[in-house]
Formats: sequence, C-alpha cells, structure tokens
Amino acid sequence: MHFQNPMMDEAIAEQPSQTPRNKKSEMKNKRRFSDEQIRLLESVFESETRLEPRKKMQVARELGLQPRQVAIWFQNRRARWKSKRIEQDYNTLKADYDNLESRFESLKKEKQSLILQMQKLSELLADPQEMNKGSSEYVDTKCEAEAEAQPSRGPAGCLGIRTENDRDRLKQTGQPGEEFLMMDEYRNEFESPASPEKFYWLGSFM
DNA sequence: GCTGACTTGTCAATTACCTCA
DNA sequence: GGTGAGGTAATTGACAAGTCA
Repeated sequence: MHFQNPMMDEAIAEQPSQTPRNKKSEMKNKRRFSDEQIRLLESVFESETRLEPRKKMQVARELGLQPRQVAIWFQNRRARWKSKRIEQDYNTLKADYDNLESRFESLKKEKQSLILQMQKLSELLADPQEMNKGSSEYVDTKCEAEAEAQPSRGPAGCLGIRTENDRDRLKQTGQPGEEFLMMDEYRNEFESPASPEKFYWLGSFM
C-alpha cells in the first residue's frame, strides 16, 4: 500500500467516511479524496493558489486531512494548472500564427498579381508600335505635368521612361515593373513572416 | 555584521496506485 | 479476467529564503 508511514495511516483513519465514486471501489478507495473534499479544495484554490500555514491547517481540519496532504494537493494542483496554462498559451500562439500565415499567403498572391500587372504595363509601354497607337502621348503629357508640379522628383518619377535608352534598359531587366517602382526594397519583406518587426508591419494591413 | 547549520516551503520529476475502457 | 492508458496522491532531491546560535 502507499500510505506506509504511521502518519499517513493515521491520516486515513482520521478521514470522515469518504463518498466513493462507485460501489466497486468502496473498499479499496483509500487514496482518492472524496468529491466533497475536492470541491472545497478547488474553491480554496480558486481564491488562492498558495496556502498560508494557518489557512492550510484550517482547510485540513475542515476536510479531516493532514496539513501535509493539503499541501501536496495544492502542489500537484499548481503543477496541473501550470501545464494547462502552457497548453492554452500554445493554442493561442498557434492560432495567431496560423492567422498571420494565411494573411501572409494572401499578400504574397496579391504581390504576384501586382507584379504581373506591372510587367504587362511595362511591355505595353516598351513596345514602340503600341506606344504610337496613342497612349504614349498621354503618358508623356502627364509626365510633363507631374514634373512641373513636383520639380524635385523630376520627370524620372513618372515611370522613368523618357528616351530610347530607357526603353532598352527596360528590355534588359527581368522585371521592369519592379525596377521602376523600386520594389526591391519591399521584396524581402514578403519572403518570411518570422521577425517581430515584420509581424508589426503586416499588422498594419489588418 | 558575518557565517554555517538547520528548518521550511516550493518545484520538477518520478513513483505507486486506482479507475476505466 | 487481464491489460494498458490516464489521472492523481505521494515521494524524492534540489534549491532558496528565513532563523538562530
């Protein structure tokens, strides 16, 4: 049996008739505390997870247990409470992570679609025949107007296409749209959601 | 005031036992 | 009826803080 030492046997002997959980265990159930004892212990634990010596004595007296048993019960209860809390924290963090991950994936798709759009637009602008169909006139006029409005930016701020050299340069680059809109500085931001700074940055989209 | 022995309480890990499917 | 898994009371060993001579 488990309660080898006299103190423990005494403790058992002192216990009031505990209400066994079923008839089967009526004779053998010497270890588990009764439902009533557990109920009181739980209610005390709810208000204080640690017992002062005086309170421990009082609870032990009320329940007909040894103070040592009450102390051990609180010790085990704190351990269970802690592991449960860790599990809850884990679930919360996982939910947050999953949420961010899906957000990250949708932003990645959005980014790809925007890059595609820019490529198409750049190809359109880079093709002289297409340009001659009328759209170039509009673009150049618009660029002039913007250059006047924001002299510091200059005409380069308007997609950067002003000369034939610009168009050649455009053809040589893999992703012309990114070059003109300086996407490079953002590109790596989307590669990994791992750093806290990036979490914060992504959070601004929420 | 400093120090070492002792006590007390806590925690993590583990054991021993019970209950139930 | 035997068995394994899960739950829980209790033990063990390490550590920290308090007390006292």
